[in-house]
Amino acid sequence: MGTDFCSVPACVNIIATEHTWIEGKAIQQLETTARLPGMVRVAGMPDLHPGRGYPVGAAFFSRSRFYPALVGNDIGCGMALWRTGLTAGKLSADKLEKRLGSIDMPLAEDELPQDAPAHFRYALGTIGGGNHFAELQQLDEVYQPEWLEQRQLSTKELLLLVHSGSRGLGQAILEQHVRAFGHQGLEEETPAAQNYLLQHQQALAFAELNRRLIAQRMLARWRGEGSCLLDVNHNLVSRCEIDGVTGWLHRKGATPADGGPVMIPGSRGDYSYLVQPVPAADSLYSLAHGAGRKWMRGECRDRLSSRYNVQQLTRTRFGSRVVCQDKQLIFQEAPEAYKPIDSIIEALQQAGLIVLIARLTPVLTYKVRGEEA
DNA sequence: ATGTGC
Repeated sequence: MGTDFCSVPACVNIIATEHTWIEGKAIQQLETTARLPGMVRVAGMPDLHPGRGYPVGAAFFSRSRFYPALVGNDIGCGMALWRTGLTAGKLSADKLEKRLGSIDMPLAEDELPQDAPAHFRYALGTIGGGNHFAELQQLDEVYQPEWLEQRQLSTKELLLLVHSGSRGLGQAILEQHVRAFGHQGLEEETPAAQNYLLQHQQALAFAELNRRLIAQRMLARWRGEGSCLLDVNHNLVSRCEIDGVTGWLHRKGATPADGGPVMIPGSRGDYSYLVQPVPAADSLYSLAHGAGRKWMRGECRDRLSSRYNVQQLTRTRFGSRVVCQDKQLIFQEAPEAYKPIDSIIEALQQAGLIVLIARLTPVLTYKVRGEEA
């Protein structure tokens, strides 16, 4: 049985309310993906925004073939939440920032697991650029106290959220794939498909290891004792059955809603939410992965430089601080460049897709410090 | 997104 190249466009579902900011270009991109051969249905999350050709904040379900380009370059990117053993207020923000120093240089050989991958090994334990970050957070509002009680977790214990991915590895995998096959996707069960899926699996493992090493590296600097509460990928493709149809579910900036609790962070100057997903086929078992960009990276500096200087952008409305030595990046990642997280959470709640567990505020955000002495 | 292009 071949692929239906002349099939009707896939069913498009967008999770949003009248308060959700979604750019027309992102919708257009979503509709473009709906016309890809074999595509059955696509779902836009409330954080939907334009990407390079394909939108970010969306899930795509296809039959018989899948599309590595929809997953993108950062295969395995995701959010890990760690407890830290650190008590809020015990160490000043100054002290936390000083003790942390820079975590941008490669880990020493003896800080890496023996079986860590050789390729792109130097990137393990580093956060990368773009929207990636590691953030100390404090529980601010608890909606499901049982969740904390079951883990003997106090609201005073700081939590660490790590958002990073497979660094250069995922990029190399996608580049190699696009060079050989372009954007037409891969027919399932072919050698090329098996080969991609194997590499994709390696990128997922790399990204998970990377987040673990970042968390452990930070905890060591703070002398904290931590453990992982959750680690969830939002860029991946997986084989699954939806409403009786077996196919391929691509997630691009879409957090899985068919497992345990997940984090949906706002911008670095906004709340983050810990939520329990409610699985639903209509949304392709997916949720927003964050606030979603409102402004393109290129326009942020022009829009904000008259209002704020770089120093001001290192502090947020919560009094938290942002370590970001990259002058362009700090404008690109300013809270104003993102949608308000409450508009995203509201849309997911209204669609019955989440139950809130807790709300967190940022304490210290690490983006990039550079290779200081 | 990316040991960041010419």
